Amino acid sequence: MLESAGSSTEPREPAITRENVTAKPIDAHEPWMRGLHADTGYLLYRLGLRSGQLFNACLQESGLRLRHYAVLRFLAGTDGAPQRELSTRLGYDPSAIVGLVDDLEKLGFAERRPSPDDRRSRIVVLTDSGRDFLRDTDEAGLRVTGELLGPLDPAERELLHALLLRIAEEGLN
Amino acid sequence: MLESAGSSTEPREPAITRENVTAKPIDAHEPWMRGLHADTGYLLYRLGLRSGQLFNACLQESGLRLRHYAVLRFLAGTDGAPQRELSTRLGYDPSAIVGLVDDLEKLGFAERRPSPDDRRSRIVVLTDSGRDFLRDTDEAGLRVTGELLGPLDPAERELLHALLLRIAEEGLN
DNA sequence: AGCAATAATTGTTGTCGTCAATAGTTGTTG
DNA sequence: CAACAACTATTGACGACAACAATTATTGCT
Repeated sequence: MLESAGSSTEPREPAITRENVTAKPIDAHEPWMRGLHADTGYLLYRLGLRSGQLFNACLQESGLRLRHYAVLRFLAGTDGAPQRELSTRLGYDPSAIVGLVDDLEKLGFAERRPSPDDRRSRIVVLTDSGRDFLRDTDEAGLRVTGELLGPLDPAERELLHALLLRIAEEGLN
Repeated sequence: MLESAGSSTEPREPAITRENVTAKPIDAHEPWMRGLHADTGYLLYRLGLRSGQLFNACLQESGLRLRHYAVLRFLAGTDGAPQRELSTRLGYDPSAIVGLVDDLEKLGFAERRPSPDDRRSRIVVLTDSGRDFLRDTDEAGLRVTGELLGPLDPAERELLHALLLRIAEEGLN
């Protein structure tokens, strides 16, 4: 577990199990459904929540949470970034980054290195161990995604991914 | 203390203005981007977050948050539901519903009525004022959605909406 | 009548997000 | 070149919130 500075014992499992995340099916013809999901934005919000829950459920056995994962994912594409960049790019508060990197460092997934240019900034790099972890959890991620995208066939999934990506390109964090 | 993630969700008076939510555009060709958004599930999560932020930014001037909105939206389709149903259907803890309905009642958007069948359950109904509010904010919602879905043309938006709806039908709270 | 189950509610606790403050470092400018 | 402004990482404090447990009132069962 990781509890960085908190140095505590039990992180108190968030009780997000597959069972209570996966809820009862929905009939789109019920009136309340029409009311709820009328708007694409709101729909996106709800589904994002659900996706996050599923992801977290997968991650929690490794003691990490989505934010850690986000940092790792980011690092995987940059080979080394100062914390400041993590903050702005991922949209987390600088003080949040500190704890996240602490945790990752404690698990050996990342490490801080002094910047050659600027002595106040510290560059976070992904370790081999971190890269392994990332590859392993990618499978879990795909499993989750498969679960989430259940009713869609491969072509539709591809389409959805493309659409979402287009939206994301337009200013995400 | 374990992190503390940034520029994000929905505290009472968040510094979530349209300005700092809408951030710098993203180039999908940058390597970190490929790392970050490789998975549809994760992508969905990030976009859901963003959508929630935008929604909250719109709602905050009325003193409500996304959860309140979800309750109102649900009520709009049911004309009266016991709090227990709100809890299970929306996926919120029963104790959370209490506060939410308290707020809505205080603003005159909803009210509790005794259930004729069961004296321990209280039925929450949308008031006319609440219905008005809902209609007003719907416009704002559409505006947000439009902003969010910027790069998509109408046909693509329709397509996205349909896809998301299909996913949502498959078990969403 | 007695007892398990349920609805709403309160209280508690741990976690999170935000802001303010600090220390060390850099760049700038008078 | 010395003073000052800006910036990086970090810590600490505070308010808000979500998850759980416990309480009260009511119902259904046997």
